[in-house]
Amino acid sequence: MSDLGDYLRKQREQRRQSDPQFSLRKVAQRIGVQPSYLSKVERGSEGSPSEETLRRLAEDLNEDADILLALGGKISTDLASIIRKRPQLFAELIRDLKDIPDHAVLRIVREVRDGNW
Amino acid sequence: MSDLGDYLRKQREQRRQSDPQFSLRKVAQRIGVQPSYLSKVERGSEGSPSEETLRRLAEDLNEDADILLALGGKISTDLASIIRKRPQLFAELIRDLKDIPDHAVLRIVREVRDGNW
DNA sequence: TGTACTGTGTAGTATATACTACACTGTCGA
DNA sequence: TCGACAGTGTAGTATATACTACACAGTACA
Repeated sequence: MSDLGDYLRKQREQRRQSDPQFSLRKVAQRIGVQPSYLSKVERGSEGSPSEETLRRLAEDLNEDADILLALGGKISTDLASIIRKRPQLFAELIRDLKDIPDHAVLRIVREVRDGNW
Repeated sequence: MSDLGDYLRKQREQRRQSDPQFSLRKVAQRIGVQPSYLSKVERGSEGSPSEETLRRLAEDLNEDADILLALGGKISTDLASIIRKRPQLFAELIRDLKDIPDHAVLRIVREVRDGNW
């Protein structure tokens, strides 16, 4: 029932196949939480961890922090703060992009990056 | 010290000049909070109200909800949920747009809206 | 067969969030 | 001068968030 939990467990188990340092307990210790807590998170019987904890998890599992945060129902505070600085502008843009397919959004990203503005 | 509070008080006082229904107590009653609470919010001696309350305030004061939410340190849940559906894509885009001037972002908005994709 | 792991269950906790309840003081028109 | 407003101060509270602490049972290997 927990997207985040399922995802985390899958990724950890996968890494574990080639490296025993990816047991639940070892990961928990490295990221600084109790094993019982991580266990519950992976099984979805706990709310989402904090942004800080999700970031440490992402780093340890070599995953994208934005994805883990999204699965945990959060948005990176750096993104949030960019949006909050120009709320109307970004609100408009994001709502307009809601149903635009990935490839079209990517084209925008590329053009912005190329500085065609 | 509170951007939100200052802004709210200013807008309310302004409306009040032409309409006595915009006393702090009247507004508080319409949006369903205690006057003492709204008083504290306006003076910044309280954390930000909930999204729901900010939306009711925005409607009552005829203000943009996204702006009030931003001043209150929040982001509309509908925006957040759009972003969470494609976290990497939007993360990339938003970070790239961080230092792009308003007019350039607006050009993107317009092009998206015109369907040039 | 014991000791070194594994994951999990239960209970409790500190801090933050988002308020309420109520009393108090000041102003202003009739 | 009093009744109806105005705004504010103090104290308390329910719920959520993000965990900890510790005990427990199962597996594996030496």
